[in-house]
Amino acid sequence: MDPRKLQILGAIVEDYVATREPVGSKSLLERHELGVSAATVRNDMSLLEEEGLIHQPHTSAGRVPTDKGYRTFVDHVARIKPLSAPERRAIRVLLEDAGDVEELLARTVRLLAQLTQQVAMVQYPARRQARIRHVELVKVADSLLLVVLILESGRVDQRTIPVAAGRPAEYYAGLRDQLNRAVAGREVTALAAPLTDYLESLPVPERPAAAEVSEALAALAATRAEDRIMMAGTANIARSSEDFARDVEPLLDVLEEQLVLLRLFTEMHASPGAVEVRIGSELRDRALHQAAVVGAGYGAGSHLAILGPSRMDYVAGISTVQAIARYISRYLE
Amino acid sequence: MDPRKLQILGAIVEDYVATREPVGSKSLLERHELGVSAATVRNDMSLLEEEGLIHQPHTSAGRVPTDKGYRTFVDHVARIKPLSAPERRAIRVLLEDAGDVEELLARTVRLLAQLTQQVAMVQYPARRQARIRHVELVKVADSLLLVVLILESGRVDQRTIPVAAGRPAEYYAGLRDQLNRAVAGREVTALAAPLTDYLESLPVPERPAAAEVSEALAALAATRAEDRIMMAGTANIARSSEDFARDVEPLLDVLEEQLVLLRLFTEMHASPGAVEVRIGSELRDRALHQAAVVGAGYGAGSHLAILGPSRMDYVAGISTVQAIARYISRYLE
DNA sequence: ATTGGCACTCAACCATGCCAAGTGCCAATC
DNA sequence: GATTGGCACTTGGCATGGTTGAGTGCCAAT
Repeated sequence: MDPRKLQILGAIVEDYVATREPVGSKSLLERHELGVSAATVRNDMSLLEEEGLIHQPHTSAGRVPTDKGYRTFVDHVARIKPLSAPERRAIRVLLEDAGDVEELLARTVRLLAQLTQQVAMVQYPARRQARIRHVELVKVADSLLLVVLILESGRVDQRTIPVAAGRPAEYYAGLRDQLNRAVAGREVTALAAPLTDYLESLPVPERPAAAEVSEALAALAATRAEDRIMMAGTANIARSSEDFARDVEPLLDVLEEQLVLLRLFTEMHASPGAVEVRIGSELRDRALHQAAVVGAGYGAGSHLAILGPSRMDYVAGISTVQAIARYISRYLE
Repeated sequence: MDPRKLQILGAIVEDYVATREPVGSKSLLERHELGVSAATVRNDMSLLEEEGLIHQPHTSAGRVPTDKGYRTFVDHVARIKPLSAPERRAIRVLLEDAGDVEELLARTVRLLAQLTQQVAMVQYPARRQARIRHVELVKVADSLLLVVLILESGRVDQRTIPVAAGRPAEYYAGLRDQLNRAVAGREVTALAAPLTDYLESLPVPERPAAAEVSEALAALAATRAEDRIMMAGTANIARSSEDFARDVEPLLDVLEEQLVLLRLFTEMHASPGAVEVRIGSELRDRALHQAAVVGAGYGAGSHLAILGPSRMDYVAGISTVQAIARYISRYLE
């Protein structure tokens, strides 16, 4: 495709993102050194419109990039630019004294929101192959049992399950010790065999009760925490000016629901640092029609992303998302 | 105060909440059987305005309740009305099969948002006097230790702390056993004595290392989880029509920050089921100038609340908040 | 292929006039 | 003394209409 047309497309995108107003041939020349006249720009604009990359809101108005236009911009025009020194410093400071993984994610998502001025989201880190450190059973009420699973990676998962009433606390203490002997040190993904072995080692009448708990344990081990999302910067939606914030409502609904976002994440590449951009209709959701998502994988198959109006600063967004994803991935090693 | 004036105030509030437009004497008569003429209503309105309960946006406009007007309405006019049968059923169904406390809160806050069509918030339940069930130490990296505290109530708290490098995993296994012997079964609020006893029982050279961990444990036991808030229905802010949603931004900021909300909760009565209403300037926050909060205590000193425009349906809000706070309190027994 | 010029289009803006809804006040009435 | 009907007055909102400026498409000239 004609490099000048790409250059003009880039200029249009840039101006439109900055001014939020349809950009015409004249004003384009005022801001960019294109080396050609307004008439030439008009001709090229005409062609870009034929190709569906830009669009005219009404006859005598300037041009606005279409989703396809943004896509072409992202794919063929945008170049990643390195973060500024203060930005890199902010990231480093952030990572230095984060204690908890939870704490680390909370800070990351807030930083990402602040740097990009968009809504930021971070998926909980996927559990790598991890061994079980300890299993704890807590009788919370007569027929309620809390099962706690502690992994060597430092993750703690818990679940409350209903159990048959009437068993003494000592019963669960014993069961806990037996379960620990059976599964401690095992991979979370390979619990089936040791658990059945353990059950079969019991006298038949004791099996159903132990099975109740060991099933819960297996389910807990299979839980995918990456089904949760941490979010920050929702207020930035409002900042994004009218047309995008027009119907904030469905947008906030989507953010609260998280379902759409999770589907989105599962559709994305998982390789750490690989940035992926989804624009407007590519998001396949009515409420996200005017939105765009810039996402990247991090750690072992988890994702983080920013969400903003399709009219967003893709260059800055992509650069920041990529940088943060890489830093976090390295840190999680 | 003249009962008819209160009645008129009530009618104004009701109409304004319903129509979102300043209400005049004539239109008031169309909707309410007041038994007097428009002129009389006008005279009373004049008096209500003198008292600062209602306000005229401009000379030839209808009247709008002031914060003080809402306050008087809430204190002297509004009557709690029992929830409808479907609403009560929804609450009961909700509580029946909630496993986790976390899960219970998540459902509660969502239900509250849905029933009232406002933003709903629930503070994490305060820890009653609770005994320690188990302490687990997990060496996550060479100089990082995860401390997990499991209470008999079923609560699980965790924290990662930096420790001196170079200690083998077995060291922490031994330390864990000793700590468990020292604190298991103790009240979380009374850990100081057993921990110092334990430290003093050690040979002097071993003390500093053990102190590192036992300090973290004490800090963890002192953590107040009620410093976290669960939220739902942020999208309802947008639904609340323009004037309130006008500057959604500072509002969303407040919601995300949570600090203002926590301060608010600490200022509120703690007795379960006691509803408290804060209107506009009473919230003492610039961003919440046009907002109102209906809150109630639940459980042991925790709170839940809804937040909406000061022009909200207080009767429904108060009734729902009170009902849910009571149900939850009873359930948590 | 590019450019300057020109006629045309159209949203945004402003001034104007009108209308509906609302008020305050006053004299009459219960 | 409280209530009421009537009336003159106020004012934001809306519809109307003219003007302006930014922008386009097209065409002939370079």
